[in-house]
Amino acid sequence: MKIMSSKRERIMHIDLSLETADDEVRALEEAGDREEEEEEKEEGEVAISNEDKEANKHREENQTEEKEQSYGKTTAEDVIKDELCVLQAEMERMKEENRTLQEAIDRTMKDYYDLQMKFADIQQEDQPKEHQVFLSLGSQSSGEIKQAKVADRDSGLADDEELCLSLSLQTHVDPHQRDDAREEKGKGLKSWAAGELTTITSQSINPATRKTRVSVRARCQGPTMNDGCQWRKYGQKVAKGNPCPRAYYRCTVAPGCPVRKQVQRCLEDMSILVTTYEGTHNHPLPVGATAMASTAAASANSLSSSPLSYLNPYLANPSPQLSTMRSFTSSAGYSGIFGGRQ
DNA sequence: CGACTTTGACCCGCGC
DNA sequence: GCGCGGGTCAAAGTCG
Repeated sequence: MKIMSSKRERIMHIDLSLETADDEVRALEEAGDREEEEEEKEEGEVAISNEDKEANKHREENQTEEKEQSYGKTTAEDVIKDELCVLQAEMERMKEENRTLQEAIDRTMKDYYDLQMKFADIQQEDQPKEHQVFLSLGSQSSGEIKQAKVADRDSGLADDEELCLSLSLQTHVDPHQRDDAREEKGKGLKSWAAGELTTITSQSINPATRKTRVSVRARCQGPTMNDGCQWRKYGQKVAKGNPCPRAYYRCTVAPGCPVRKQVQRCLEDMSILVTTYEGTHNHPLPVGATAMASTAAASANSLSSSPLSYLNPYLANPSPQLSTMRSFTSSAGYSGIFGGRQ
């Protein structure tokens, strides 16, 4: 969970600085003991570690203060006691801040679970609109646009013609709201919070070969986006017109699974990863991948009944358990699918 | 040691 | 037939 980790990092940082403060106190005590005996060696002894710039800064300040005090003929012990008091007060302040942050995290987590439970309730009550509720989850972070277009130009489509179907799922996240969501709400929706653009740009299903192709565009920093499935790279080519190499992956979740995917960076925007899936899985999808497939299937289901089997035939007759699972994977699963590094 | 990645070679379809 | 480009194979290397 990104939000958690960011908060944790913050806390860890604070903890580190506390340790530094501890070291500082110890260093000052040691320095104080020796100060009367060997004032000239003091500078070398105080400098213990240079890793923490802030600690160094403090040390330098302390050294300067100590020098000034020795010049001012005041007793070193009094100075050290004052310093200790200041540092202890600082420590207390930081501990207090740490506690406040911890409480904020607890509140955030509680809100998150409450929302998740409410969402599951809503979904159970309103089964037919499942896909709509599913998609609206993303709008917790911001507004979003859902578009579904059917390129069914001619109802009298010949059998040997390739059925074409185009749909687009886009998320648009307001940067300000995104920050708010990350810092205050902590929804745990990694992908939404990170403002990752995800678009299913096209699907094509060939009835003759039963081969399906789905192209997904997603903003992703990693070499490939984590979609819940296990893939094995079997080739890489530099395609004409795009200097970015195209990588070829094969699904290794089940032996003999015919599904392949091509991954290539978008020429216009290198941060966008274009992933093209081809074929149909011959096995149940892992939870993370199920969420993605169900999203596409739910969108496709409102357009036509046949594409349900696209990506995974096991979604054609989703069990109640799977349906329930979707409501949960919608938050956790998506982070698995479109999450960056993940 | 097995799973995975890398990378050059090979195959195949397509246009000229 | 030839060249080109896209897709796949498979040996070698890497990693945990």
